Amino acid sequence: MSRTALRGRAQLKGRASVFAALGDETRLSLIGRLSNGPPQSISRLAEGSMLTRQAITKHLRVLEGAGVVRSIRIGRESVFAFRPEPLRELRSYLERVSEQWDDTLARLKSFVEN
Amino acid sequence: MSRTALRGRAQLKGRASVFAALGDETRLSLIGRLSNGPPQSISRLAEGSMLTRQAITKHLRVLEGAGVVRSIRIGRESVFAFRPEPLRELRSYLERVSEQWDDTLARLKSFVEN
DNA sequence: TTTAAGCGCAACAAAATGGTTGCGCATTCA
DNA sequence: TGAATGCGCAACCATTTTGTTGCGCTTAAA
Repeated sequence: MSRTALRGRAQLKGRASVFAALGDETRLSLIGRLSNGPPQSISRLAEGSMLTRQAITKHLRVLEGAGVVRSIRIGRESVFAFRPEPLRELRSYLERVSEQWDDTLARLKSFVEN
Repeated sequence: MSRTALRGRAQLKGRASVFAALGDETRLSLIGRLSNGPPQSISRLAEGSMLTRQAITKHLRVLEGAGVVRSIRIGRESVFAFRPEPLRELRSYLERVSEQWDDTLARLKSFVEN
């Protein structure tokens, strides 16, 4: 396989993992909180969440694995902060797909008309 | 629960389902093809895909469930076409999150500085 | 120096996901 | 009409995901 094809596959994989990370209500609302407020500890994020602390921890690790958040240990607390880069990449990807679709639509239209 | 809260939950759910639909390499490449080329049948989409036709069918149904594609039956073929709306919604959502984060960052900064 | 808070690890269970195979029905083509 | 194409349905299997509980370790607080 060519070098660019390999890179393409890797990008595809990473992108899919970010999409997958956002494909869950619990994680989406965690993102909502972390992109809004300051970095927060696991216990803090688990408060008022129905789920146990452990469940929240797992979700946070998924988000971290996709690069959407990062964590640092401060004393006995694990503090999570939002990371905007992956979401920016997704946005630009979605933009490219939309543009592609517009072009395709135009082509199809002219094909039908002629 | 308030009316706007209910609507908010429903939106969250729908959005999560779209993200989840895109959170898979196979489905991402299907989207790539459908947003690029013309509507295509299942067999066509399954060609050169490693996976069986049935597997591709399942993926297409997931995409359809999230509203990212739609299908119509033409004779003995099931033809799938791209639908841009849900991805547009995601893009605007990601945009809002980014803006929110910019604001939050500014607030945090001024908090630290004072 | 006890006590309590915050986590991580491990084991476990249930449900969802991703994939296969076999089969039968409808539609098209020769 | 008979053969072949395109699908859908159902059963089934392996793996991953989502969540829980129990326990022990470290760090902070009284």
